[in-house]
Amino acid sequence: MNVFSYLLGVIQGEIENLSSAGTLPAGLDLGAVSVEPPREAAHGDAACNAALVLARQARRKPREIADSLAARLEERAEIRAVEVAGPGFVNLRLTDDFWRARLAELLATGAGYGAENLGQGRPVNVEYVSANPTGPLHVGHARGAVVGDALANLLQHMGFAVTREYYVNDAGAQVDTLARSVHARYREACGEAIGAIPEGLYPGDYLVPVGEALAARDGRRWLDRPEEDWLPEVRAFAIEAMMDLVRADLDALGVRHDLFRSERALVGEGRVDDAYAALEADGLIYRGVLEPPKGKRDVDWEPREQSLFRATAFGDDSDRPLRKSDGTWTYFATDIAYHRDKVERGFSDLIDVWGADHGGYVKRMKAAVSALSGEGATLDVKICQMVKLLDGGTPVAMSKRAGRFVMLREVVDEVGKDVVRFIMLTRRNDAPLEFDLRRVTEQSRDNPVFYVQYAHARACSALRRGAEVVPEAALAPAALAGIDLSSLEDAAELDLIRRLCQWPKVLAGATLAHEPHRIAFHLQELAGAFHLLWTRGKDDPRLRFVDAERPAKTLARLALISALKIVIAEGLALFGVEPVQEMR
RNA sequence: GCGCCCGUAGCUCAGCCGGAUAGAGCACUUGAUUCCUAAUCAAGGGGUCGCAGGUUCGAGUCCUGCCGGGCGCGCCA
Repeated sequence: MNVFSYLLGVIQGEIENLSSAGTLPAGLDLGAVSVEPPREAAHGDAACNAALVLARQARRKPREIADSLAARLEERAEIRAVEVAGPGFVNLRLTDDFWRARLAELLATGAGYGAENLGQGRPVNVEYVSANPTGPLHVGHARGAVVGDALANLLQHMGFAVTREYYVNDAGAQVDTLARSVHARYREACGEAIGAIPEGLYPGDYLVPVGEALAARDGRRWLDRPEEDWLPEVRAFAIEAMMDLVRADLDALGVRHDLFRSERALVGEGRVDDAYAALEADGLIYRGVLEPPKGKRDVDWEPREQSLFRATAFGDDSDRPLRKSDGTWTYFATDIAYHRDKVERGFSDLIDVWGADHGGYVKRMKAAVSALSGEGATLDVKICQMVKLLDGGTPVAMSKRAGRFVMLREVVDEVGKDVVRFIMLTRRNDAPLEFDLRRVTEQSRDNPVFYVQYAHARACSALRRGAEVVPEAALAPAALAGIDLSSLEDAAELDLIRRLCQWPKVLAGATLAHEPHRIAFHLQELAGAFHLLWTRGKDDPRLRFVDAERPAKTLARLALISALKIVIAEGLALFGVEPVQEMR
């Protein structure tokens, strides 16, 4: 049960009762009424704003409405106390039995607790990573990869039919540069002295084995031939090799995609022409000349008449060109075709996860999706801000000019995929992220991965100890769901139960807002409440989880621990992180 | 010059669809270890929510204008 949804239903029912009784006018719009856990514990278990948001419609003072509502709610068995507070909040306190019943419910449900069919099988397309196939992934890519993957997991968990996609930009000038770079390494592998890698080509060592592999496959046949002869072959070979690298990197991070969509294939299949024709048919393409960007010095600018997409009709700041002067498509044109492809495959909910450097591209892509779907599809773009890599507080030098990026693989090898994944989700996607290689492996309170994992490990430890006192079969969550929980009466125990019961609300909120980081924060709160309780057991033996003298109480406490373990494990699973059983 | 994102405690950051006395960790001070992992926990001080207006019962949250930082601005992707 989502306690807050349940209470909202109860309150809506009581408001309707008040309307029927004539206390309130009929036909009130209850859309703005909400029930939430209050920030202040002193305000009870749940707070409702109904009286405040209905006051205007009902032409009544908030406190009057609140008093009427409170009088009705007091009659309900599961509600221990109702108070009207502040400007007209209705604060509810639920009975301990109510909370204990929710704990039993959690245990009976097990791993799926909080999973609600919000999506009703609605298809959602999540596109993430989509790094150019010109080299291995670096740490910046990791953030988008993890955010996209976790978001996809979350949506899937909540009943959406998710497809995970990677757009392979294998059609532009960059892959031609890649091909030339590989050709240089190929000549090197064939025994030619190539000296320094020429300016403008990719100098990375990772292309050496690609050149060697090409030489091994094709021998010397591409050596003394003009570029136009070898470029397509070498390019195809190189792209395949780069995508193998990328897939290996993603695999190391535990990130997977359902579909890799090739830009080159999209062009080859004529899908870009189709998209262009469709926009043209809707009168959204015209010949025109763009204004040069103001204030940006650009000596090469010359006015040029070209085909423009009327993006301004859909909220963009400028109309956008679709063809380069050499007649080939712009990146935007092929991306329009790709998004049209998604819509035609039945998706009307599109999510793209991009790096911060693409922020200026959001409006035009949203405009394009509106245009090509007849306003029927929506695009949500999650922009991931920079990852600032530190080592013990000092920045790790990452110079784009020198081509010195820290590779995703190096970081995963050093701290492990679970640490990378969790840390990447401890910030909102649109806030910059500090990633300190030293700190994230420390075993201390300020390392959130450790803190949450330690809570899980402690829970496992107590359950192992518990099995020495009571039969192991009795510790299965389904069995614990049926026991007497009435000995859970300490404030810290009930506080932990309440926080566990917020899980369905957290999941639903994170899903609808497309914000997986909320889960990371909730897991840290749960871990905190649990560590507190654990330490209280040091002072007060009655709160110890395992007590051989009192098997019944032990069972009740282990039920609480088992529920915590279920929720933490579930949250970590959504993040693609393995919960640890022990830390030694 | 224009667009997007950000600005909350000394530092790193939460803050849900506009709700009550703005929260957490770190750092600092003090305290807790026979006993389920003290790898933890408790207490204390610390704020003009960048600035100024506006909207309303109520603004960190919405609107406008400034200030500061990041990203980007036709034939790169």
